[in-house]
Amino acid sequence: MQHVSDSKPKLNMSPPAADSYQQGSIRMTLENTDLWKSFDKIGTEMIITKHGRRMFPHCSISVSGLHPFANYVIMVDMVPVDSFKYKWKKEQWEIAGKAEPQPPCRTYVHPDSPAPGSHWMKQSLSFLKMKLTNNTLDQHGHIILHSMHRYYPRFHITQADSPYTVRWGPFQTFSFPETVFTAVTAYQNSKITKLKIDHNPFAKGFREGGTHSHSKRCRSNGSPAAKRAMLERNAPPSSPPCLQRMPSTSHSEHAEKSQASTHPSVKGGNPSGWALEQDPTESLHTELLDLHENDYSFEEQMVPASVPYQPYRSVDYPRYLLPSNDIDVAHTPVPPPSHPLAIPEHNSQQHTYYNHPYQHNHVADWSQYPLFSYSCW
DNA sequence: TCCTCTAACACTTTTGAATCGC
DNA sequence: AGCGATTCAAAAGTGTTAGAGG
Repeated sequence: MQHVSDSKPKLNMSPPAADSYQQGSIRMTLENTDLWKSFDKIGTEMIITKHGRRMFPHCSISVSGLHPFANYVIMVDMVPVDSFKYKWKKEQWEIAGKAEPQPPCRTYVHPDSPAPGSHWMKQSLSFLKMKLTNNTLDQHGHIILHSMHRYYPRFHITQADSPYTVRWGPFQTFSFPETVFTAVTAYQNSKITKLKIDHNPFAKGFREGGTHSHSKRCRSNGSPAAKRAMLERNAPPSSPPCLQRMPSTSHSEHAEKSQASTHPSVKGGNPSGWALEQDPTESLHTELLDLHENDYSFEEQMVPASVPYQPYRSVDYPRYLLPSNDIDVAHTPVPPPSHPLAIPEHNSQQHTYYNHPYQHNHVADWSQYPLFSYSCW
């Protein structure tokens, strides 16, 4: 748990009046960044199944800068990284054509929502129970994704006394470059399999390798990816799971590479294109050690939004606002672009905006990803 | 032939009810 | 009676695999 409240701008240190917690004071930090980065280096893959599969690594965040006594709702949705469909060919991801039409966009609301800011800030928030599915008819509220497409989770915080009052509230949105993943129905990259088995306790039943069922079912005509994974697991023990702080490139490099990732040429194991190009045969451990020199504090990535977050003013900000032109445009946060991670102007992954498409000028951008077509908690 | 998806599998971890002792 | 600790079975979740289907 990383508390960052000390480092936030010391604005309005007067008593907790209405505007004490104002613009840009909300800060979100991704937990398990080391793990995320180690997966991102290879090219994170997330299994999606008909009945829903949890993410691994799972989304876990910490938040600071909230008003302790105001209620907030925190939620996450998945956003396509680009408009391509991918395929795994010859040990690397390649573009396989245009993306399929977006499935129904769903939002996972953190089960603690709504809760006061003090609750959200006292410990990290886990979205462990969020599940991903490829079943467009899913009735369980899982996040629906297309396989072989790339997505990233997007976190939203808004003041609301109940999940039902969220719709018209001001949002702050956060995303993290290292959380981009490719949705798959079966693992393609054996490095991902190995990394997951090293970190995921549920996979221990398979890592032993010598179980009766495995020895019975091990056959030479399995899928290529499966055979690769099996060979690697039976190989001599490699480097231990790398749990030290993972290195990464600077944030500006991340931003540059996120731009590059939108280009249709994808080479190397990481479909996000953010990682440095490296020999795919090089061991993961080596890759991590090589990059450790560029270690940095992730907090530095979080740049306060350029647009003010609407402060805690329950009277001034009645809920259930109807679409109207009365909104003060000068104080109305702008909507995010369709792909926030590709923003080149500044390195912030934080956005502030109103969820209602009528309240800003970029209806097309935002309405592409409705936040509340479905919620679960 | 290749690629993608699904269900079944064996195993571990988590969860929650039941029991026990203080 | 109430509380906390322990035990144990069921449920949940995992990656791998074979086979079906496009």
